[in-house]
Amino acid sequence: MLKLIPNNRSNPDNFPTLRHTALFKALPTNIRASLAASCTRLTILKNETLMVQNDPADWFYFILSGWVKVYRETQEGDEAVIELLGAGSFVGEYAFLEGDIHSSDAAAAEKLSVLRMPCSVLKQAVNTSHSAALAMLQSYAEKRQRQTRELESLKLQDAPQRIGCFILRQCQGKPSGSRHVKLPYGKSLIATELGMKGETFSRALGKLKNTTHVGVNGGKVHIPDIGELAEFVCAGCSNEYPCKDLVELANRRA
Amino acid sequence: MLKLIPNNRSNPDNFPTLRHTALFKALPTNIRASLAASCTRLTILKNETLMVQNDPADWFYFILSGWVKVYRETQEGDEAVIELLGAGSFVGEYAFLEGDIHSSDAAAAEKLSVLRMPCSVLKQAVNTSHSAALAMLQSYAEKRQRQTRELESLKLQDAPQRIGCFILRQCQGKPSGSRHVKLPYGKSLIATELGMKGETFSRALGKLKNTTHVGVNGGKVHIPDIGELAEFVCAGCSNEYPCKDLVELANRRA
DNA sequence: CGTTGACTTGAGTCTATTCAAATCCTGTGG
DNA sequence: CCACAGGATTTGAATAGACTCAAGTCAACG
Repeated sequence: MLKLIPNNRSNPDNFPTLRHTALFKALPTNIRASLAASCTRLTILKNETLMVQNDPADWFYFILSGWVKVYRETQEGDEAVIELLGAGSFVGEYAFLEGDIHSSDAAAAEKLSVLRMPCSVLKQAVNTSHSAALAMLQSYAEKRQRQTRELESLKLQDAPQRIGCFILRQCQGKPSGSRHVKLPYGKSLIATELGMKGETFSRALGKLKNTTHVGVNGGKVHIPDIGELAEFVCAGCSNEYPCKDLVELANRRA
Repeated sequence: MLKLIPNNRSNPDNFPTLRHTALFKALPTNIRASLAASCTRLTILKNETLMVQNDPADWFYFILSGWVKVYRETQEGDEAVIELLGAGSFVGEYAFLEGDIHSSDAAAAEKLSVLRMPCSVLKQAVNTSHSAALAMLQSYAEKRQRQTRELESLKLQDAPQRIGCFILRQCQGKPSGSRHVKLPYGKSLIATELGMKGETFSRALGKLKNTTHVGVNGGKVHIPDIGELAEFVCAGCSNEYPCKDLVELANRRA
């Protein structure tokens, strides 16, 4: 169920990406010590499973590198991707609040490096430390907003708009007003994340290229006019997402 | 923006449904006093607005009776229902964790009776009281699970299955193994909640009736064989939802 | 090279949507 | 108690969007 390559007992303090996490910063020192004693760095191969829906939740993970696919599967093998988590994210950190059971499956979308930590420690942290609870709350809040956006997106946007929206989101936090972004992972994975089949993705992307002046070459995306793309995308979107800000920002920087 | 009929300063302690809420029970006494001083009972007419997306969040609400539609709207007027909340639920209680801004619109789906309370008090409660923060966490956890289920549902189930799933959920908490449930609100509202158009709902319900022996008469639904319905529904579902339990329970009671 | 996996394209099908018209219901006034 | 207006729901026909299955292309890799 979980093949681990090296098995190094690791001190979380040695990993800046973890140390700078809001959740980690909120942990009291005794908990940090617990973590240091029980934290293991793992390498997980592509398609290996991190957690299984409805299994008792013993561990949660911090992603050092790679992408984790959180998903659910029907008896018939259809799968719905719930989210894709990358470096700097936690996986399974909510289980201790949800009946000590994992509420979804999770697997490595590619080779991963993670830190594995016991749920029990986190549970204890949140139960005993107010600041830890607050950090957890903040994390939930962000998660909820993302999920709400995705719900809206599924209900209101068609395939080309959802793809455009995905591309716009990739532009966030880009250093310059650069209109070049790289797709973070494979197209068929993006497709399931956006709730469509690979073929539909391919065709919808074609439509997007024709309609806006977005250019796609393999994984490289060129957006000559962000405003145009945003206009196309946001026709099917409440303005909740910082698209406006994003466009303004990008234009100012350009 | 908010038409209120009577405007009674109210003590939350007078409302058992609120008093028995996990969140309320977790509040320290000084906060309860604050609430008592700032809590107003309101009657809100159908279609009146409770909150507007991106507006500063001053108030949150506790629903005493009626249904609240939480939704988002595109510029073009398309709307996506995010959730429908009934008696015993809070509305807008997360805003203080999400930038003091409402992340969705909310309106009365029918005549409402609510208690209106200031967000600031809740914010203070959670920031100062560990137990309040934990209660809030628990509420977030449940919300997240519901949203995750809905996401899965939209991605994996077709219209008749989503309707069947909705009906199954209505069976929860039913006293006996009774196979009679009433739809909680109008069909077109259920339709948008499930992410489809009213016409589609009507047709899909017809298909459900043909496929599964479920009978529908106005708002009254009769389910002669819950197991059959569950089988039909859960073909497009991970088994996360307590459908199995539900079916077993219903059969044991029958 | 040949193979594998990822992506694209084509043809046909199915599902959900739109727009319009017909019905059914419900609360109201007579 | 009945007729009626207005809203909610159903139905029909035509269309659009997404899906399936199959075949073809492309590129990375051994």
